[in-house]
Amino acid sequence: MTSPSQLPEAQLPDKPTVDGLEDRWGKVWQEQGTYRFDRERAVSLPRDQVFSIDTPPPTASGSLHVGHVFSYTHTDCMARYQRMQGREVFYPIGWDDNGLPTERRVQNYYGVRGDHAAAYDPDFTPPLRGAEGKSVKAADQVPVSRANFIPLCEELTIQDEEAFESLFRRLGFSMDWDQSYRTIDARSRAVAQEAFLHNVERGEAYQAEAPGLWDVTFQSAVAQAELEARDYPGAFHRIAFRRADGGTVEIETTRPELIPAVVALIAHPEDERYADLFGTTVTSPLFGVEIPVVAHRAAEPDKGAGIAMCCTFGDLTDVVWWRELRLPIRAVLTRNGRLQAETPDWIIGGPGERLYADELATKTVFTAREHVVAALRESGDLIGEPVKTQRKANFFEKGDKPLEIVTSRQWYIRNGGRDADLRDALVKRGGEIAFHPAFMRSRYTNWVDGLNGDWLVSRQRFFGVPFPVWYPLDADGQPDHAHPILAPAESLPIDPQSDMPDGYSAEQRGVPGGFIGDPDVMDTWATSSLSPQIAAGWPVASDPEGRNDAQLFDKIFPMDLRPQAHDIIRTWLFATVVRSHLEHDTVPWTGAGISGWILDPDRKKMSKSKGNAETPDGIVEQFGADAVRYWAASSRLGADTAYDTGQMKVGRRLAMKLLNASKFALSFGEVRGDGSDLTAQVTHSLDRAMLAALRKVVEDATRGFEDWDYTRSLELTETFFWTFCDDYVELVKDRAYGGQGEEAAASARAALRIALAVQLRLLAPFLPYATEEVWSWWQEGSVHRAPWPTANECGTFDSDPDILVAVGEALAGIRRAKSDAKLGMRAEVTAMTLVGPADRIKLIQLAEADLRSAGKVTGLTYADGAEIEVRDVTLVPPPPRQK
RNA sequence: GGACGUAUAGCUCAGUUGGUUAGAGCGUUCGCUUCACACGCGAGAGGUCAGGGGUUCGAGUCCCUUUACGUCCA
Repeated sequence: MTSPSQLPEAQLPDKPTVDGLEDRWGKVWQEQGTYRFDRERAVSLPRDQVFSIDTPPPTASGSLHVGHVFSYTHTDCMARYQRMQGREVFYPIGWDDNGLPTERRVQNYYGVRGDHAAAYDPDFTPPLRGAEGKSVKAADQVPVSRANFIPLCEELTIQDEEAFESLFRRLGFSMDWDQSYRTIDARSRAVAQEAFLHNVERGEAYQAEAPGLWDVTFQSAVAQAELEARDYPGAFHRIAFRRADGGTVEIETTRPELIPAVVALIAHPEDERYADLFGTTVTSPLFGVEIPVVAHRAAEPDKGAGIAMCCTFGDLTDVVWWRELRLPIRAVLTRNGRLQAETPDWIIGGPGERLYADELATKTVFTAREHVVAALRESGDLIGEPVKTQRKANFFEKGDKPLEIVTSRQWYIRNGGRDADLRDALVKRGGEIAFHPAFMRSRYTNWVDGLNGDWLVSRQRFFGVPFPVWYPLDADGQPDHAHPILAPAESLPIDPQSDMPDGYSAEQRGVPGGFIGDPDVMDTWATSSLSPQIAAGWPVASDPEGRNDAQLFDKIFPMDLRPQAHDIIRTWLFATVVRSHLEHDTVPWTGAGISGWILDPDRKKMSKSKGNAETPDGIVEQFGADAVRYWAASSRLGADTAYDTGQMKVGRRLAMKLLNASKFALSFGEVRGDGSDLTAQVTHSLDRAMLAALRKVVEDATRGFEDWDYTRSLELTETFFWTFCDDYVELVKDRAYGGQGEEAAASARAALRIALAVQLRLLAPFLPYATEEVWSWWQEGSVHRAPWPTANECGTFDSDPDILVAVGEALAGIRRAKSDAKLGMRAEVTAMTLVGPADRIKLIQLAEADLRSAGKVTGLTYADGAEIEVRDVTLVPPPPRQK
């Protein structure tokens, strides 16, 4: 920093404005690499002098949500503070571009749909480009091969990510853009695949053929973490099964279409109504299939008839019964949500054979239900009419049809859902992370404790990281899943659909005795749970982009801060803890800063799908980046916050005030020296009192940041700043102009500069643009690289901050008198009595000349009293102003 | 049903280990072209701290309980 003594006259604009600062300073920061991460410095510093942040990579598919602006601002404020504290800040950003959101956006943007059955077309051009806004109906989407689909995903994500980067830069987020990554890039794929191979080798990843939740729209398996229970309309149908003795037993079901899949009737073991039926068999209506009646404690006696039909599979309870009672599988539902085309074996030859073949085969669940109900009505097995009801059904969080349960082969990673020891270990890991706010830890613990299965990581989708696995084909061309062929780590990333396993030739793909690639891709969290490893240089065998950096990884991992919102604690945060625990036997980060949600004015969560989300571009345009940041930074971690443009206006006003007040404080003429030279010139009691008060603000604001309570820092600084403007600056104005002689003027000018330089740095994390603008008027370099202010910069005077408080009270009394008289502040006070306790009066007298000039007081007497009070005021209205 | 959180001025929120008369901003009312700022300045009005009980010399704050709302999990 160049000494201000060489730049005595600040370069001040005529009419400062906050508009346009984003363009000007954004460019400078980019050109000068203001926020560049210095890798060499980081590895040479002790660990506590490095601050590393694992920003969860956002999905760039679609327009950015204000919620992102919100939590990213929180992170940025903390990053900026750490940087000013001299710590080397590792603050990368990535894009989570693989996965369903991108696929869906590509479908709508280009009017295509990925189809495993479609053939590759080398000359393919998509039917649309940029069908923004409206979604293209599934029926109008052109089916294309995976090989044609993926390049469109690549193309569009890159385009989207550029738009996002521009917005993030505009908001002043101080990431190092040179550290950016994409979860679909070669390094990310290699990291995801290698970590997965390690999981397989250690037995933490396995495949299993099991009934699982399935989305028929997306045609993919769905994990527990992606479930959402929603109300769904249905109807109870009372249906008669025939007993062996010729009588009937009636059950109630919302899914009569699954009667062909019934495997048992189940009642509670203590339900006396059915005690005599346990151990007997009944036959199903329409189909005449003989099934057992069995007891299980999960049957609910007060629900419906108290006896339920168990089908394979209608819901998760069916799966429990099927597993625990060792019932057979009679599946009729297929992966596309329709009943299977072939008539099932157990129905062939029975009374329902024709019904199935003619009315149910290939029908959707909905149609099949209508046909079954019609048949039941005709046969007399439907008792009464169906009764409408609302039931809770499991949905894929991104889907709009209830999930079905189908049996499929999937990959899983152990997450404690089936292993108490692992679960306990992961709960313990949660205890090693400092959650901010701390109560957010219970979300983590609750989730881990409530897991009921391992993490399903395979998805039957397109745009994702493939499993680095092939399977040998036997003589019949059937894959041998028990003996997967794992890709060598040195070869990653690979795509088993186009790459070949060692020892096989291309011609052997898909033929008996040959091999086949695993067709699935990983769950997007299977990659994004590795963001610390991807970003921080975790060395992988193949090092596809040359971004291995073992030295750096050792230095900054576990990282210091994981910022995110509370809704993804159970998913993203937990998945990341799982991977780090399994791979490194440690937590991925030592701190988690959990932001709340943005609520709309009706206190509902803002989301794009509900159509109530504001676009960040619009609000930045309207209020300015500093103003939007101010709104976000006014909310504490963990607090859900209303979207409030009022608060943005306040932020804009603060930024504006900062420009104007700074211009004024710097405008009083020459100031000599800097640092301690400057402090030495501060001789006046009032100036010393102001700096003593500021000293306390510095201490408290610093503590706020150290406690992750940036909001408190902002509030303290802001409050001081307004007092500084309204009282202090008003009081010293005349003196700074020279009204009380040169030494008194120098004291005020020096104090103003010191206070300004300190306050600008205190505000820099929140208002990066306005503070940088002002800093540039008389300082060199960026305020964002200037050291965080220390208490001692405010001088070490033995001065009473109460002087400013007491004089402020006296000034307020004078103002009140003028206001009560409905006069302007220019009115002269020809006589007044200042009443107060002797010790307060004494303090005020130390700055009496300043009080007189600020209050235009020409006649002043003192009197003793309990409170500071202005009495017996004689006012002279100001003369009309001469132009 | 379980877990967590929230409840303070018309609105949005502070309120630290319990300690004078509960604060701020917005909004509102009144006034002011004051040589940085009208995107401004000054002043005022506005509160049964959700209800009830308890601990204490003293409770917005600690304990119990009820209610309402939110989120997550069953």
